[in-house]
Amino acid sequence: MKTMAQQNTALDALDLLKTSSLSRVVLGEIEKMILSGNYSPGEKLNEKSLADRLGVSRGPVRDAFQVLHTRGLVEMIPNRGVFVQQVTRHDAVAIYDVRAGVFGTACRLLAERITSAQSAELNLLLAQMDSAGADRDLEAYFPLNIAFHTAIVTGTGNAILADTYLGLVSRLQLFRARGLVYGGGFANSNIEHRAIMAALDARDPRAAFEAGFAHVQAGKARIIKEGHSHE
Amino acid sequence: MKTMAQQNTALDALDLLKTSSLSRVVLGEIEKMILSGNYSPGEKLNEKSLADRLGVSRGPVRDAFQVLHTRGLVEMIPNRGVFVQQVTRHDAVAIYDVRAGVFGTACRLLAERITSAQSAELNLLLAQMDSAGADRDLEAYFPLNIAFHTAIVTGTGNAILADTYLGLVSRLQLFRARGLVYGGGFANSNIEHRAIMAALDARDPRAAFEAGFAHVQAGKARIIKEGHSHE
DNA sequence: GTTTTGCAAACTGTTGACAATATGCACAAG
DNA sequence: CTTGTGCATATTGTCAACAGTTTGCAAAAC
Repeated sequence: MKTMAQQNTALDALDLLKTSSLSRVVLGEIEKMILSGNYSPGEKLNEKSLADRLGVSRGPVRDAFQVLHTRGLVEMIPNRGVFVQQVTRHDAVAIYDVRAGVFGTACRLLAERITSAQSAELNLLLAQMDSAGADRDLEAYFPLNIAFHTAIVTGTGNAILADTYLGLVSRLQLFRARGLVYGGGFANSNIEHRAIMAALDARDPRAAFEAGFAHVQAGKARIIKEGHSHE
Repeated sequence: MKTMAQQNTALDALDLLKTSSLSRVVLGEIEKMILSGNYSPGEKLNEKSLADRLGVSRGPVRDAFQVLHTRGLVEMIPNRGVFVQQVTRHDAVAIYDVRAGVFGTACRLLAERITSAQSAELNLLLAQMDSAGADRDLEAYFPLNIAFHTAIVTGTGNAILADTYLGLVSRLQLFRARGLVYGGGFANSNIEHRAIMAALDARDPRAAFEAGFAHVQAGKARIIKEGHSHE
């Protein structure tokens, strides 16, 4: 943990030189806190407290708030302050619908230009997910699943597509039943992944879109179902 | 011009109460300047000049810059300043690809829930566009075209989808050959619109997606072609 | 006992000032 | 004449203080 922190310090130093401005560092720090669940949805973020905690002035914190608001992670109420955005089930469904279209598009684009190296990378991830699934090892499955999706959207070479997709995913992370989102039915998930992979390897854009779109829609259906069952 | 300024003052006052914070007003003002072409791509935005020009301090201007950067309208270089984002043809193509997926998704969602009132509204816009097209009246066609697309994405009731789409469109507006983007081939455009409309009225989600997707892709193909012809 | 009014504390919004960095020009060295 | 160095200027990044608004509590009125 210590060594990782030191590594991060070194990386942060480089990052600080590249993007400069405390604001960016502060932004990343606050974003990390929000997405890792340090703050609950609806909780207020106090400017001064955060500034003191991060050892900076209120200025950079306010800058970060503006960005987080634009990204939909916090809500800003005039003269009241900023609050961690609450994502209702209804909101989550809306996000899933957009995400389905964007992810499907990513699959479609990647199918047109996929390299053998990319294919190999994705197939490796699939194998690892199968292994984690067989062991019922959710801790291992989770990051692999994210890596698979991220590899597809970044693999398109379309940075705007990737940013759009990742922005939607981070919003989704605010959804209250955080564990539930990916919790159930991850056995089916990898079957869908394989369908995507098949379309990608076949270089079939239309099939790739359908597979990617259906995969996200299946995730959406899952949270709707889970929600109704115990709420 | 004077009277319009006074009207805006009244509106701005209300807006200022609703969203408070000079930052929001300043943001809107700067965004308007950029999108209306007051600044050329790559041009530098000086903090102090803008602040003086808008009669505020540098703080709100900096806030606005952060938001504009997140929205992809400006580029921020550390200790150098902010510049109007340059959108190359390559970038524009990338945006079009994402936009196609998002707009197609909007059509798909709207097809599932379209009301007769919405259908009537869209059909009216189509008729007006036909009329403008027959008169070769680009000035009239332009806003109608935007209204048609906007009505579709907002008609879905999915605010995140609408925001995502509109964000992509505003980025596209930075594309240098501003006039060219919509200039040529708007005769075909309305034919494609009718195809979308038919799918919407038929409540056929899949066909609606395809029609919406194809429409944007056709726009993309147009700028690629026009680009190569004289560059 | 309940509701309303008024005050005090806390917080946000804005501003102006200070420190650090980059830019451009003049001048000197080769 | 060209290239490199150093200083003056301008601009950005950061901070601390001031002004305005909201919130919560307490006291008074009903």
